[in-house]
Parts: sequence; structure tokens; C-alpha cells
Amino acid sequence: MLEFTQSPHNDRETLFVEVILPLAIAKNYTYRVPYEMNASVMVGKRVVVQFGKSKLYTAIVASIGKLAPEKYEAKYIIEVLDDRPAVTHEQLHFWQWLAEYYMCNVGEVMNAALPSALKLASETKIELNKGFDFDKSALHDKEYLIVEALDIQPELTVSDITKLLGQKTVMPILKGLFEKNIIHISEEVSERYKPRTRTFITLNPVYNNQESLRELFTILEKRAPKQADAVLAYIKLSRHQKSISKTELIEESGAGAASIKSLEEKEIFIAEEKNVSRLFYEDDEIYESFELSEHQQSALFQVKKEFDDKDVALLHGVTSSGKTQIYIRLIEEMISTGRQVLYLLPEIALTTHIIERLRVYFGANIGIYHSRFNDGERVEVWQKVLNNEYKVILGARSSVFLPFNDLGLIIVDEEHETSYKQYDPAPRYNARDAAIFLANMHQGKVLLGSATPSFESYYNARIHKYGFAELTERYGGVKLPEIEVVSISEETKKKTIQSHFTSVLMGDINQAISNKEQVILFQNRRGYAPILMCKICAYTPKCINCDVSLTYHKSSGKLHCHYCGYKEDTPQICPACGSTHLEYKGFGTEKIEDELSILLPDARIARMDLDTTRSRNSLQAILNDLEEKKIDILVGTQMVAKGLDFADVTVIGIINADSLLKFPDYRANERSYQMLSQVSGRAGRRGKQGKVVIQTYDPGHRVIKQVIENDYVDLYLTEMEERRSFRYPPFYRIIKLDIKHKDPEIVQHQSNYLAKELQKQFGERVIGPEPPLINRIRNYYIQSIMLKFEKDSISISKAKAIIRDIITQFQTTKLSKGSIIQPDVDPY
DNA sequence: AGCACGCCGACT
DNA sequence: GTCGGCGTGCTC
Repeated sequence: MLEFTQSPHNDRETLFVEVILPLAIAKNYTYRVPYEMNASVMVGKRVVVQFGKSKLYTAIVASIGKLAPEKYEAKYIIEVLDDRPAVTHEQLHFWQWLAEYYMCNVGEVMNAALPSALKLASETKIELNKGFDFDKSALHDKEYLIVEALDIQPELTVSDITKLLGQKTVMPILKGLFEKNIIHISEEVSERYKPRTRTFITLNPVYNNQESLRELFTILEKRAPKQADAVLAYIKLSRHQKSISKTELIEESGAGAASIKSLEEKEIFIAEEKNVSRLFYEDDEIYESFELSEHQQSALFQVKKEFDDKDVALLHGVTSSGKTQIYIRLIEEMISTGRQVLYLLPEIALTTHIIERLRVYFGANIGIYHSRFNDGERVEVWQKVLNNEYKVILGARSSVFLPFNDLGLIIVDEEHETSYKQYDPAPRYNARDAAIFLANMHQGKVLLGSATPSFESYYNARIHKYGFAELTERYGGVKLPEIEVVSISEETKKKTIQSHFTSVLMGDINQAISNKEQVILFQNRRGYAPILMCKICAYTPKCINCDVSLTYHKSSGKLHCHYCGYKEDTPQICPACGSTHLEYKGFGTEKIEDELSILLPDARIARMDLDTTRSRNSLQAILNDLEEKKIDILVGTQMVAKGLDFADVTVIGIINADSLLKFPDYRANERSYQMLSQVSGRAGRRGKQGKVVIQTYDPGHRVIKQVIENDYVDLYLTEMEERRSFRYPPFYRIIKLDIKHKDPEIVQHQSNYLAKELQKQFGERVIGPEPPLINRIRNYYIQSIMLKFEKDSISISKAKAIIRDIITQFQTTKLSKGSIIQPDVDPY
């Protein structure tokens, strides 16, 4: 048995370490520690090891022991990379739990957890073994070629040799040369992370008085006006900031880099390279104070009371009820006791203004971590958390992997957001649930906050597993928006509807525009028209990969598949019958934008959906335009429901609510309610009550009623009833197995077979393979099998162990043929 | 995840 | 005959 230890070892004993490799392998591997590394090797440190023929990997030491493995000869550790552990004991425990819970390998968790700059690049280099004489004529052609090349260039990488020989398999040849002692294989691992430096400019202190400065100007203005501009810009900038970077100066002055350079040469400017933080320029520390309202006070009190005997509390607060201020109070209290706080937000909500708002309160104490950060920035945050330099971390789901050492509180804002769940590469984890485990490990508390809590969390609050607090009033006495439901069929009958806009909605839009207020129109579908259909033979173009109908995009003039991204030209004549009567059916944001601009030619209309926000800064650009009131009407998809806190929007129009009322999955009611109330919640800010117009063919729909009455309890009760009868969470736990392969027949065969195997163990808990039709995504065919366990009937970990067993057995049978089985636990 | 080995079909 | 395709199994 291997033991955990932290104390340095003496150099006599032989140590072995078990390491976690950043690969999808089931086991940890054991390596031997060279004596000289005995003192430096520690659990949590990164080590470089050779794994397989020639690959080097950065691995994490999981445990240290003294027993030599019996069945094989352990390889030596090549290098210990850290002076002190890069990963804490808590993290290792957390990784282990995550791997177990989400049925993946620890290596996969490691991959998700460590910024890739902390893993290292491996470049295998080949050199001639100098001082060794050999007979060149005894070599094969290829060996000779390699030796010749090495005579010219002393160092070649394996990929160089691959190119040189024009073949893929070079390893056997190199192995031969290596065994003949002709070449030398040196493996070099280089650190990828380098701190960022930036050039800062200061004015030579000689010019710190008015007189000499004026003198300088008169000289420069005549001879080099650009340089004078640069000096001027410097003085202007120096009024507001302490340090001025070269880039800023070039930007501000309009002078070129050459002008600055000659000023440096004349020693008027002094340039200095400084290591800068990749994150923020730590200058301003502004404090702003606010008072909690009475409602907020009592909600805060309630949360704290719940924390007395519960580890998790749910804060249900309507939109703009001031949840953030409650979070801030809790964070302040927590950091005053010296403990750390993690504030989780969905990626999309991590917009600059939220970050700024929090930075105002916490200044340099706050660290930010999300996917748009590059690797250098991530490593920097990682190191600072490890050093306890940050007290508060604001981040997206991956920030649960940071090396906290004393986490007192985790806030999961917008707790219901599905983007907390990672799907594509394993680990398929939900950061909200992982956060609860993480906090538990640190004996910290978790606050889940949402205006539309997920049913799992709401359920847990109702059964008093979680604490519960509520905020039913908007902050600052702002009233909840007035909601008007308009029947589309009625307006159609009365002929008062203009294209997709009812008279009620048009009235409100015009009203808002004349009041210089803004409008958001919501249509849950991008593109121009979701279906193109031949009027004669009813043919519709389908995606060649996914078999779903293609959406017409007017902006590109092409048909797009919203599933896989496939595009094709729009046919002018029907490919099936040759008729020219092709018709667009249905409508998306593009069409709404189009038709609205005809009806309201003077309005400034913008569109916000996946297509207009694809590039890096376009989302921010739209948000800025909205804030600067350069936009009157914004047409958008679900995207508009999120992160638009500051917009001065009074009217929200839901073009057709019906698409929101019938989601195909089991979360139908929950999602409908969430979408409707999130969109509605955007209406009315800054002291003005908003108006929401819901256009629908089904004005009496139960969820619409629930949204209008803000009746979460009623929603909860109906939803629970449905879930119980259809075997869904929270009464059931779901494990989904995805079978993925390039060949659909294999997928079919495999999933049927696997389902049969699982049925032997779990009987009718096995549902599927479903859907009956195989899904195709990109180049893969996917089919799922679901296992639904009544919540308290069988130990889930036992069930997982059995499933894991079946999968491994299954994969070793001849049937497998390389198909991939990915388990997904509790898919939300 | 790589990478080698082994088995097949298609080429100089 | 060998090159390269893919399927399979192993890596401390």
C-alpha cells in the first residue's frame, strides 16, 4: 500500500510514486524516484515521466510509497517540475470524486482542471552520439539518411525525421540506431508559460519643470511635430494615470512607433520593460457603498440563519430584486474572516460590466477566471489563488478547479443555467453540483441564487435539504412589468395583425420609441425561415448529415443546418420536381428584423443572435450600442434574455410564445417558465415599470398564467406530478450512455447489445436505445441508452460500479470495434 | 491519447 | 513483395 507523505525523504531509500497522467486511462501509473529527487518529490507536484515508447507527459504525483511493484520494472521519473505542489490535497480528492461521480478517468479531470500551460510540451530531439565510431557502410539506406542529416544539423526532432524519410513510422528505425548506440535521444520539456512584459514610458525628470518643458516643445514643434504630439499626449495621459505604456501613448498621440523611438534615443522618454499582470492594471480602488432594502435585509438574515444548520441555501429572487447586493454583503463578511469566496457565473453572464461592478467593491482582492482567458492569464490566476493572493474568485464553471485552500463560501448565481454543465469532452460535470461537494470539503457554505430556480434545487429546498430565502420585490421599489397576452388568432381574424406584429405590440413599440425608450423583440429562432418548401411537391431541403430541415439565411443567401453547421446554396428550382414555386415557411430573427424595418423605416433596429455575435467583440459592440442608445429595437434569440442588465428597455415583445411552450424534453414546463420570465424580466428599469407583450396562439396556457402570476409553487407542483409519472429527476437519477461511432450499423448493433447486457442487471430501469433513430453529429453517429434509478432504491455508486464493469467487459469483447461509450450522469 | 503490431487489400 | 489502411491492445 502506498502512503501519503509530505516529509522529505532521506536519499537512501527507494521511493515509488503513483502519478496521474493527463490521459483517458483508467489507472494511475507507478514510477521510481531517483535518489537525488527523494527530497523534492511531493504529493501534488508535477513530474515529467516517459509513458509508452517515447512520449513525455507532465503528471501529478498522487501518492508516494516504498514498495516496488512486483509485476513490472518501474521507469524513473525524469524531472520534478515544482518547488512546491501545484495541486493541493483537496484538489486531488476533488478530482477523484469528480471522476467517480461522472464516471470518467482522473486523467480526464486533470485535463479539464489544469491550464494547459501547466502541462508541458514534449519535443523529442535526436542527436548523434558523439565520440562513438561506427561503420557507415553497414547502415541501411534510411539509417544512413538520418545520420547524414544529423551531420549537417546536429539536432533533429522526430517530426523532422518523419518529413525527411517521408514515412510515418520512424520509431523502429530510430530504435535500431539507438540500440546500435549511434544516436542519442534527448527529451526536452520546456515551460510554455512566460510572464507578459510591457514597455512603459516615462518622461525624463529633467523636463519636470514648466520652463524646460516649454523649451523642449519649441524645439520639437519646429523639427518634429509628431514627436511634440507624443510628448503632449504623454502629459495628457499622466494627469490621470501613474504609468503609461508605449502602446497607449502611440494610440493617444497618433504618432508612430518611430517618433517614440527617436524620443527614446534623445533620452527625452525613458523606456522600461516591466512584467505586467495579464489581468488588470491594479491602480484604482474605488469603494462605493449601498444600503440594503428592508426585503434584502430580511432575505440576507434568512440566508444566514439557514447557514446555521444547512450547508446549501437557495435564494429565489425575482429579476432585479438585488440578489447581487446580498451576495456582496455575504462575500464581505466571509473575507473579513480571512476565508476565500468563489462566485460562479455562467460564461455568458461574465460580461465586463458585472466584473466591473464587483471590482468596485473588492478591488485587487478579486480574481477573474473564464474561458476567454488565454493560458498565461489562467496560470496567473491559478498561482495567485495558490498563494492566497485573491480572496474572491469570479469565474465560470472551470473555476471550481482552482487550488483553493480555505473556501468559506461559494455563490452559484443563475443556478439553473444549463451552461454549468459541461457536455463535450469528459468530465461531463455540472459545476453547480461539483461546487456543493467542493464547499463541503472545505467546510464552506453554498448559496444558489436564481429568479427561476432549477427544479432539482427547488425540490431540495422544499424538502428542507437546502435552506431557502426569497426576494419577491424588485429593488428600489420598481414594479414588476405589466404582462399582456395577445391572441394571434384573434388579431388575425380581426385583420389587425401586420405581418408578425399584433396591433397591441405595434402600439407599444411606437409608444416606446416616441418616449425615446428601447424595445426588445424576442424570437426563439435565428435565420430567415426555418423551412424552404416546394409548393408543388412539398419537397424540403434537408441536411445531408443530420436529416433536419435547413434554415434559410438571407444574410448569406444560403441554407444552413443549425445542428451541424453544414451550408449549401439555396436552390432556385425544386430539385425534386423542377418547379420554381419554392416557399419560405416559418420565420426567424432575420425575417422579423426585415419586416420590422419595412413597417418602421425610421427605427434603428439591430439583431442579436448567434450569427451576429459570432466574432469576438461583436456581442460587446451590440451591448455598447444598446447602452449608448444607438439602438431603438433589438431583435434577438434567447441571447437577449441574458446579461442585459443595464439596457433602458421598457417594452419586451415575444413574437410567438408557442415555441417556448413546447420544449420536446422532460424539462418542458421548467424551461418554458424560465424563458418567458427571463425575457419578461428584462422589461422596465431605472424607475419605470415595463410592459411585456406575449403573442401566442394559446393564450390560456398554464405556464403563461404561472408567469403572469409569478406562481412558482403552482409550477413546481404541476412539474413534480409530471416528473414522478415519467420517471425524471428529482425523483429519479439518470445515467445516460452515449454510443458513438462513425459507422451507423456499428452504433445500432452496439447499443442494442449493450442495452441487453444492462437489462440483465437493471431490468426495466433501462430505457432505450433511444431515440429510435440514430443521431448524426459531424462525422459521428450517436445513440443513447438511459438508466433511470428511483432515487432511494439502489445505491447509485453501486449501480455505477456495475455499469462501469459492463462497459469494460463490453469493450473487451470482439463486438466493440472501437466505438466510444460516454457515460453522462444526471443530465440536466 | 499515442503508438506498435498485425492483418488485409492495392500498388510500384 | 511492400506500403499504408484500420482494428486492437498496451503503456508503469
